Amino acid sequence: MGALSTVDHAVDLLFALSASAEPEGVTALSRRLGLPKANVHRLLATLLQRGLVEQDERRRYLPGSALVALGLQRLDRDPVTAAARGELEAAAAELGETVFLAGLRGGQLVVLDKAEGSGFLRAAPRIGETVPLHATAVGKLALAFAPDEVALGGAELRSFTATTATSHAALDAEVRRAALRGWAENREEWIAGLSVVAVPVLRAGRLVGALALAAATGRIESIGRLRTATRLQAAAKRIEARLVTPLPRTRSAEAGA
Amino acid sequence: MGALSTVDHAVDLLFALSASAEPEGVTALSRRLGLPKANVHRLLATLLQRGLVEQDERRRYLPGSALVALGLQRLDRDPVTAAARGELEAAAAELGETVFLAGLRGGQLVVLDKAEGSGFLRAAPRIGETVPLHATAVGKLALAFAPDEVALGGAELRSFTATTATSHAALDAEVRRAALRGWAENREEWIAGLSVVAVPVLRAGRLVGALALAAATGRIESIGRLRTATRLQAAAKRIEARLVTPLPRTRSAEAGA
DNA sequence: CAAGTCTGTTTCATATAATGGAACAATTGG
DNA sequence: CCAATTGTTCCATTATATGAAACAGACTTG
Repeated sequence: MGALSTVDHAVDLLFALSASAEPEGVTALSRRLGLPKANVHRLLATLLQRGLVEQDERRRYLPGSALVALGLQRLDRDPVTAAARGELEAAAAELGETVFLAGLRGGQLVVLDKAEGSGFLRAAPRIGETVPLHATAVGKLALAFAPDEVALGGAELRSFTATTATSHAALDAEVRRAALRGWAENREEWIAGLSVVAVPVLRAGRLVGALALAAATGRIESIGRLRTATRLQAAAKRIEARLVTPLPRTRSAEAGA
Repeated sequence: MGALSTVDHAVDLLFALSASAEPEGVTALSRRLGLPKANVHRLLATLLQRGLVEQDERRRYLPGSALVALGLQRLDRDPVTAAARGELEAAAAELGETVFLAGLRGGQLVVLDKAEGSGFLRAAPRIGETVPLHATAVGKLALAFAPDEVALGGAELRSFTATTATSHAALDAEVRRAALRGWAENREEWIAGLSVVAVPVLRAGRLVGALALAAATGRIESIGRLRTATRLQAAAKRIEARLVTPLPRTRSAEAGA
């Protein structure tokens, strides 16, 4: 469809550079993306001028610091993230374990913000990281409360651990349970040893985020899953209260199709 | 000059969206950038596919969450951050208070990394947070050692506390003092109760970061500002030694702005 | 120390691919 | 309800990105 290929290639370069652990040269990138060297070089030169990529002393290219500015700017203007920030820290401090906020961005579930726990062994999600829908607590909430915004597709459910739900029937049962009781859990379904309890953050009945506590299974059990869920729900309530001032009035009638 | 105009325009859009406080429509953006509507629309559609921009419920455009992922990824591989990490922790452990690293990213001063102190009352900056230039110790260092990389503008100096420098004359005096003695301080000028001592991290004579200790005013006084500065300078020296890298030479004339 | 093989960079003819005016459709607002 | 926006699509035109090949540094290898 109508996508500007030049821009597309530039974006490919940004992601390629960001994905690779080390600075990469023009030749390597051109091979990886299947583009002519000259082309890659000009794209990089353009991005270089704008600070989206940089060069190291060996003239190899790496992601630019302008990306940091753009990314962090973006983080700060997210209304849900802003409203949740204080609650994340309060809950993490009180429970001593990592609490994070996830949300749907572009059909994918991404980590929006986090407040890490204090333990030596603690979950340390990466902000911006995308997490699987079918093997996480927040994913089940997304499937339960915003099924039309996510693209699970009829695809096969990849098995990460022994407890991953690999059949759609099993997953559906989990999702229904989450919808019923208002919170979801993940018992080492994605990463061995890691358990999560998550609650939804709603605005006008729509899911705008999910608040989750992630910790070693033993730690969560000693806190208590229900107690964790209750504590998170209180935080979610306060976040929701802070979100009720949104959108400059919409007059659109909800009536009819 | 050999810059791909299509990519350039796409980058313009990203910065324009990031700069404006609210989501913007195609028409507004086309006016601001002086590009035809159709063109802006296609550029946005391309960026939308890749998650670099998003649309709100009114179809207006805003920066996309993929920028967060790219930006955060970039933060982690920052050479200055990598070189400083160990020193941050060593200094924080030795002095018992929070030590953090700040740097200029896209004309703004942002927190790159931190090692928190052990006290019950301790500074806990957020990584990625941007801090004001005129009311912080690290900001004064930026103004003193990299005046052309920061955009203070002739703007008014917002007053945060009773001791904030609100006149350019007063600020200039502070900046000159910092340049002379090689370290800067902040005496509750930004946040009541919080004092900071900061030293520059230089590479090839250019400021690449600032190392700062942040603590309650009483704590800093009992450690001693000069002693703190001396300790931080030792750390900065070691960081600088780890950064000995010639800057890449550019053959073509460089266009500013 | 020199030849060879990698890099990154520049050139230039060519045709593709982005352009932008204008028509269209879907909103919003009065 | 109509008018004035907005976002989106269409399409001819040519400006623009393309990519093969030549060039120039840097680094390794014999």
